[in-house]
Amino acid sequence: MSRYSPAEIEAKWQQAWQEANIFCARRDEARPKYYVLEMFPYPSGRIHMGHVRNYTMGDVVARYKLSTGHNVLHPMGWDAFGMPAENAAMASGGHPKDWTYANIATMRDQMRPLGLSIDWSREFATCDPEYYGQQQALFLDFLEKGLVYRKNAVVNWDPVDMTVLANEQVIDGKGWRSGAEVERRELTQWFFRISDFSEELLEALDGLDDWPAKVRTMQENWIGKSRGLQFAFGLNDGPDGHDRVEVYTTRPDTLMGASFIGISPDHPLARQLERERADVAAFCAEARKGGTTAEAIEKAEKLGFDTGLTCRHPFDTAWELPVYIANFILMDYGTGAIFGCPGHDQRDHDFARKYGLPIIDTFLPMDAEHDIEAAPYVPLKSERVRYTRIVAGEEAQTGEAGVEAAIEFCETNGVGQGVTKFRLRDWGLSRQRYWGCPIPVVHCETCGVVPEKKENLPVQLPYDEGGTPIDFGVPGNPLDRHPTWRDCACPACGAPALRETDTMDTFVDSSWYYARFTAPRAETPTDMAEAEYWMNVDQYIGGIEHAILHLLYSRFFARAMHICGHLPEKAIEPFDALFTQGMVTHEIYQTRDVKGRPVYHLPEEVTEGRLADGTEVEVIPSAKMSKSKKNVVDPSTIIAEYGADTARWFVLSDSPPERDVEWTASGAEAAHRHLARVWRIASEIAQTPGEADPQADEALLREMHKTIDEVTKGVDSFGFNAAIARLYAFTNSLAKSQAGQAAKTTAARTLAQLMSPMTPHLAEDIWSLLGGAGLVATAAWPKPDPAMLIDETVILPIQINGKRRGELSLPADMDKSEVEKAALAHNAVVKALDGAQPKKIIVVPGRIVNVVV
RNA sequence: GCCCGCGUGGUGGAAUGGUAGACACAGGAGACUUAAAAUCUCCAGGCCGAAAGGCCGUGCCGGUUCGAGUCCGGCCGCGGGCACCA
Repeated sequence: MSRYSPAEIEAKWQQAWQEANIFCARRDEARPKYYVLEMFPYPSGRIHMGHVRNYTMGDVVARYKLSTGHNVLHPMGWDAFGMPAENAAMASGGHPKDWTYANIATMRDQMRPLGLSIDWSREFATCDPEYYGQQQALFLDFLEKGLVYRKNAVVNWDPVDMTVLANEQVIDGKGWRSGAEVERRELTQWFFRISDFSEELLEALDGLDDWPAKVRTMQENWIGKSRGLQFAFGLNDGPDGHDRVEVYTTRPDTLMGASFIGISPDHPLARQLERERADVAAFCAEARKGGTTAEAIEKAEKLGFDTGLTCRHPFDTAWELPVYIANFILMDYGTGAIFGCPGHDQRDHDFARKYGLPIIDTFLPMDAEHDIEAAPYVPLKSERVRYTRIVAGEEAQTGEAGVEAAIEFCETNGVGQGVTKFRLRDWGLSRQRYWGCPIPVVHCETCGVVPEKKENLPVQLPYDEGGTPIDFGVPGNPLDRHPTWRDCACPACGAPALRETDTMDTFVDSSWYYARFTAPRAETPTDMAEAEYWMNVDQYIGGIEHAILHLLYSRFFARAMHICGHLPEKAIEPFDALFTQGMVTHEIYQTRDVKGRPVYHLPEEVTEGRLADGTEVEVIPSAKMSKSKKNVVDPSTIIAEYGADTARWFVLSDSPPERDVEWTASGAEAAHRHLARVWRIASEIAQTPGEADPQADEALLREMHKTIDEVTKGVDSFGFNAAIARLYAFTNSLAKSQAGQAAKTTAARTLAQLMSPMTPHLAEDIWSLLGGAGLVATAAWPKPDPAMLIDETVILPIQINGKRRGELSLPADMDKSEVEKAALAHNAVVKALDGAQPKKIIVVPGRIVNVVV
């Protein structure tokens, strides 16, 4: 073999690794463990470049840790339940299970040539009954501990498909598939009691030092802690059982500006009125229409209905406030009722103007005019204001201090109490879907909702309908209409009963898979000895798009699993370090059709900015890869053309890992050229005897040690692009070096080692070519010799008044005063001083000299 | 609206407060070759200059410092997250 041949060497070394079984992780108390995990993929059909980047980064970490003596756990699995499988079945008549497992096989076959250091013996898919059976066991344990419960909740309901839709699946208030107007329907659903952990989940964020600050902030906002006053307005002439309206406000300092009471259409008082009065019922029905998405809400008109009832203001019982039912008030935040303060809130101001309600100020700017009728006065945080009511004329701080003062004032006067609330709501996990983990409970006429017995787990999904394949073309949940699947015996009384047909949200599947990887074949959800050894995940890597839901759910699940004895206490924060990597993007080539609509083109259709027919093509840079935009680069094609090492090298080299990287054909070619060059250089060194040259040898080895130092730091801190830049530079030096064969061999072997986490196959080949012992994958990571990192002479820039005016080559250990002398003797300095004394000389050893004149 | 983050050559980007532009892409010049490919050598922020060298330069304005891409304040622009949240 005389040239770099990735196809040959990649197959060869993958086999060598497999035969040596070096990636199989076994508990070993003698070695420090290191658990590196990338967010596992959804088996959509084929892997994409984003996967390659994600898993390559994880692989760099895993291989590096392996060579620094760690016992590395680096598993892979499949997040395999979900709607795309059902949609594919609807579209093509197949079965979600077949579709999913076929995709897994395809993607595994695509992934293996990447040469990832994965322990494939731990692989599982969340749709394996062995996995979801354990998930059902977890569910039952959670149920026993009160961590999961059933309640009524308002959901997006698609009346044609007869299923609940996630918010993301509602487009312009219509079901994304059926196009039917989505209804807000109340259903009995299962919920995880995640909101009980609000405070804890919030506070524990502080300890996650190795998480991106951005992710912590996003979770903090999501949990949404707020401080406010909860109190009641007395209700005049309310229906039976209703003599007050509870309200929560974060702005008790505006209480004197109240001008109406608003309640949710789902508020108990509204419900009561609805039953009694047709006009209320009509309004509530109208108000409930439309989805719960942000988009739908944005567009919905703010509607109010005057009930004719009035409330008494707590500080002035003669002051009467009208009670409105309003469509913008949410039942599941606060108390489902508000007081409107048009003077200090834009939405309330709009509402007041629409319904002719009074607009009252409680405070005004310190020294500016403000027309409260024209616009509400919303002070900035901590702005000083002057009060116009209650304590008229007094100055006060708004913001946190103002709120606390108002709470105190109200409490002292017997009006309500200060409370802390969270935005985080309980996690509704019920889905009216087939392709998910069945919720393991049974509905019995006499016993009610009864948990399935653990020995009856897993409650398996039926594959067919009593011999005939399930028809996914029919709307609704196939489990609901299955002729026999629902029928079972009540686990409590033995009478005939019906199974729950809802399945779990797929986020449940991914909320504990990291724990399952520590003992994937255990007969219980986890094996505590294994979990104790392997947890936590030392480095978790994935996309920022999971910053909230997946990561928050996982944090909740780890806590819940600990409570149930399935994880040790140390694992309640399961991910010690988190890294969120950027996407792989690619240019889009776009033209327009006669109607001005965009038409997309494959890269091969475009030559020098034009199509074959001469049409000019617009190039849109850095776009997310998507099939419809025709800008997808298939990893398998790249691997076939250049080899896996080139793909790996490229996705790491061009951008910092947390940022997006643009895939370019020229960049990929350049990466490949470089790897071929490295191979060629190494092979020449092996074949070309050369005498030692003390000076050149020394210079090369010094640079080698500096490279070791910098690459190690780069790999340690996710500075892969910088590490790679250093490796390029070192390769250039090696190519030019006049050193002897021995020194060059040492340098090239070290280069192979330093490249091995990124380009493992090439590294093995060079390593063996140059007589390295064993596999480079398991060879000890090189250590820089501190003595070799310090140069004997350094080039010191000379600044005059902070501007570079020259440089001096001086011994590195030279005395500060000697350096000063040398600097003062420098031409430029002499010239600048012109005989005068310098005002100041700053010497930063080894870095710079600055002469102030 | 609220909360984050980011602005450096033609491009991706590098730079513990200490020589701005490492490394690479694209580009240019040359060597080798009948030619091409491959490979190798060199040039390359802007302006002035034959050169030596000088001046300017990290979105804009100011500040701190011997010294600012980096720290602080204000502005402009871009991107992301959240939001009828009371």
